[in-house]
Amino acid sequence: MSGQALKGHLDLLLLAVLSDGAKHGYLIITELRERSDDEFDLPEGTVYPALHRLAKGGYLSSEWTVVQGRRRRTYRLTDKGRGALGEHRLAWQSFSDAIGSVLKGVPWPDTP
Amino acid sequence: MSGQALKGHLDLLLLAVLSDGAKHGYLIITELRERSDDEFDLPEGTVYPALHRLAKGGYLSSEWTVVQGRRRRTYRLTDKGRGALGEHRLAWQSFSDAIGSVLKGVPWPDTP
DNA sequence: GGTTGACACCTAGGAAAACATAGTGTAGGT
DNA sequence: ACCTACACTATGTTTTCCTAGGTGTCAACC
Repeated sequence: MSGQALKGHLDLLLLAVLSDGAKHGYLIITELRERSDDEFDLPEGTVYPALHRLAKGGYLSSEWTVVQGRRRRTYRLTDKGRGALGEHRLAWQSFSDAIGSVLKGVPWPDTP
Repeated sequence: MSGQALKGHLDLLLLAVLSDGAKHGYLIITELRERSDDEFDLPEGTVYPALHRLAKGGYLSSEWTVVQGRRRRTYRLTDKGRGALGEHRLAWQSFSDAIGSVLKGVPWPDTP
């Protein structure tokens, strides 16, 4: 799964993971990996800039905390972010359905 | 659906549309639009370069024809292209399922 | 006491894809 | 004469994701 695997749907994933409570970046990465059954094992260089971008856009709020000597930046969905999550999700459904429509009728190698 | 929505899945779509026979670029565009129920209304500047890229990579073969005074470049899946179609399709399924897994448990605004 | 590994963050830069834009030319209708 | 649909090409821009580094804490092990 190398190469750019996400292709524009990263925001959806990040917003989705944050929908059930505030989390810090590193935790977001591990949770994304677990919830996707290792399909999304994202490098930090992908996730951190994306979080910054979302925060800058007003979709997330962030605050610093220190837990056992380690500083963490904790992100939380804003109202705008929650709205965007819904929109992204609808867009994903349309997109996904459309791919399904195009793929429909394309035969698999073996199946008769 | 503005912004770049396709992001890496364009190849899958093009290969899929070509799976039932050779077609020229313009027809591919219209067929993609119809088969996706207007979801994928791709500009020429997106499709043509992608076709060239796929042809250059050996996934498609192309030949010029002239139909009623208009020259057409007709594309056809190669064996490599057909193989790639299968791979892209599997990758899409994994990807799509993984998104579904992450999205699972994220509540919709209204539904209880 | 030093090293390793998990934790936790950051940024600069590059590659590539998708798109915007503009151009070339034919055919057919009004 | 003009416009629309057809059909392809070339060039530039933007955005996104990733690579590849760097900083620092803590716990465990040797």
